[in-house]
Amino acid sequence: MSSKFTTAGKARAPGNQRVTLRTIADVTGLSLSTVSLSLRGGTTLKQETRDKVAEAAKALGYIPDRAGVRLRTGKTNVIALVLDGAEDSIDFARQMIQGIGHAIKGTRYHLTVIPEFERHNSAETIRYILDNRTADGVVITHTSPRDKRVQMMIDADFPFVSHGRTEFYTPHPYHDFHSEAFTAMAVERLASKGCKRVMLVIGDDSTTNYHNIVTAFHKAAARAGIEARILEGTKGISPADMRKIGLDLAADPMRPDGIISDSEMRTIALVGGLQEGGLVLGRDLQLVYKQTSGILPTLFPALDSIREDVFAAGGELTRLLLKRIEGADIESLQTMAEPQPHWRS
Amino acid sequence: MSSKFTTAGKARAPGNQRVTLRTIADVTGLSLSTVSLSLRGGTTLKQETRDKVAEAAKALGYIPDRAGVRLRTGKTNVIALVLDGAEDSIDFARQMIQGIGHAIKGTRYHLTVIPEFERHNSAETIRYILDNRTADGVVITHTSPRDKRVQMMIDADFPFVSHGRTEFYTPHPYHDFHSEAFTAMAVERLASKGCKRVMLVIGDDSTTNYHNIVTAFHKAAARAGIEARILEGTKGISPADMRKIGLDLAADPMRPDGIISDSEMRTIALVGGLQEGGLVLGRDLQLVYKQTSGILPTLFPALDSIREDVFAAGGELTRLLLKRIEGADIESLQTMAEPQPHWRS
DNA sequence: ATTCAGAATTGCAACGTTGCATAAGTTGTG
DNA sequence: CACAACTTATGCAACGTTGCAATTCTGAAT
Repeated sequence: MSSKFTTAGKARAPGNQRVTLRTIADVTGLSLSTVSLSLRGGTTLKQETRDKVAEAAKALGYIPDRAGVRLRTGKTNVIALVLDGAEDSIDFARQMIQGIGHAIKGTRYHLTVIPEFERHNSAETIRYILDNRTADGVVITHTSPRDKRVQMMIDADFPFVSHGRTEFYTPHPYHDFHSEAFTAMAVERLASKGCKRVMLVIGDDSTTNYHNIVTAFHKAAARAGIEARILEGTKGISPADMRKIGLDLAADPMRPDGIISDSEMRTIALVGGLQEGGLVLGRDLQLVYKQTSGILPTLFPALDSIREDVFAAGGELTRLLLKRIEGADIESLQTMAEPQPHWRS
Repeated sequence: MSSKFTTAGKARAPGNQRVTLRTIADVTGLSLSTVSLSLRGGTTLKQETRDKVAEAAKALGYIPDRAGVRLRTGKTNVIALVLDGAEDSIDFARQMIQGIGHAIKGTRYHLTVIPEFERHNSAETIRYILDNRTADGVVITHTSPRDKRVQMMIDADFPFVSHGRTEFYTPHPYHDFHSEAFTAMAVERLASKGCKRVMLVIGDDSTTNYHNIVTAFHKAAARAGIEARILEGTKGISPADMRKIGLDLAADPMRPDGIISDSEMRTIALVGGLQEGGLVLGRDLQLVYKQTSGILPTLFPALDSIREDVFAAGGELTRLLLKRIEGADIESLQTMAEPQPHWRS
């Protein structure tokens, strides 16, 4: 069990120089090149040599210098997450980051996060990443049908993966929540509860997601034979205004008997208003919402929801991206996440 | 207005090599060293030379190579955020990241985020950062009185800043929410509303924050002449159980007439239970909670709260850390954030 | 013209790594 | 014993940057 390289025990003793390939070369009596080659799994080396190097590296606690590798190879071993400022989906950022973090655990990759403060700057952000060689690949979220960022990275042939599909002709890696399935499920659920007039509450009309949901909504409503209505103008609406809408709805005799909400933030505000208006959800009005955080189930334990697992999405996006960086075939890097219904009662 | 270096117009034209110091040297006819020196503001250079270099660099769109700089100087130009997995404070991660992101905007720093999945691994995380030279400095949150991570970084003389104070003898940079002021404000508010029996609902007892609040709570209650009680055992409690507690309290004739809650997640669950139990907050029971996200004010517009601005905290932590990295005197790098009360009606 | 001080610029080495071309070492063959 | 044909190991250059020691230039004083 004991190592041949006894100095190694105190590998990180104070005053010690950093352990580099040079150190290992000196200790083993091999050349720098050999050590480097060996550590990278050079098959032309004698097994004995490889073992010797591996042992010394381990004993000395060798960790490849990122700057050295990066300078020489151009590989940053970093992936970048462009963090959208949207707050619709509560806890989205944290879960996404955790998901990515979990997926890169044990790899040589680090995660750098680039917050986006204003959506219209998105091109700038990508340009920065491209110009500065910040990362080997990028994860973007809240993708739109003809997303500028996607276009830029396709043009630059730069590895990326989007959370959300696009309408570009050139294929690219993506992972997306199956919004159409979500919508169909929600409509069917409401229909099965006897709803006749269903309203869809949906926000950011710039995302692909929006279009998918709206289309699927009309289709599903027609199929179920119920009246479909969309609450317009909720893009960037304040919670207070959303609450007001709920309050007004509660007082409206012509109000819908079923609601589908795809944003947690808006759901909270809307339900707040509805309840303040005296409605009892599940009795006076049915509602299905898209759930991503643990908060809403706590808050509204009796409400139906359909879950999107953002943590899992982060993991999947990362796996796709890493494969893309390694040069995998793009057609194989497009996956969907199935909605998970949680019906109450 | 037009540049002397007309080739520069298409700086990023396809096929062009990356612009390095060498490129600028060739274009200006100066030596590599001179260009490097000039760009770093070498004062021994003729003004004319400096202008020439600056102009060329700009025209060519020169961006220093991070790997080159890092290899040569050891500076990573990265700061790392260790992201605690706690969910008590809704939207904490996102706001913290945005705050840091905003503060490093325009600097050469990048932000890498290292999610922590289990609190007891915190030493490993820090060791990793130290061993891998991941960053020039670290931001940690959810600090405890004798935080292992703090101890490690002090020992290694590694730049860091903590969100939260510690009890170490050796001073270190921190920025902290003034929990004592928060608690005192909350108690006084409840007292002024006529409360006689106040209960404190508080979670993670490993943080310094916890101790500060508990101590301040007893002190403030004594001063106000009211009965103080602490709800024990809520560390890591599930929202469902917390809700149950609220429900039970509602039915308890001996229940407190005022509640202070320092966690948004627990506030939501607790209030849910209290309301389900038929209580009307503000009438049957007073409550003050610590607010960090925009969600609770939407949800409970009538409830008193005291706000901690996490975005601002992220910014402040970053400023302190950067100063620390630049070698500022530590005593000057300890700041507090004042609570912002939002009393309703 | 020569010397000299100071101003301005430059060459060199190094940071840690990898890829390629080359050099040794080893066996087998005629 | 020479030579081919492997197998195994190494030297060198380069990635882009910076710090230092050394060089060249300038102009004034002798």
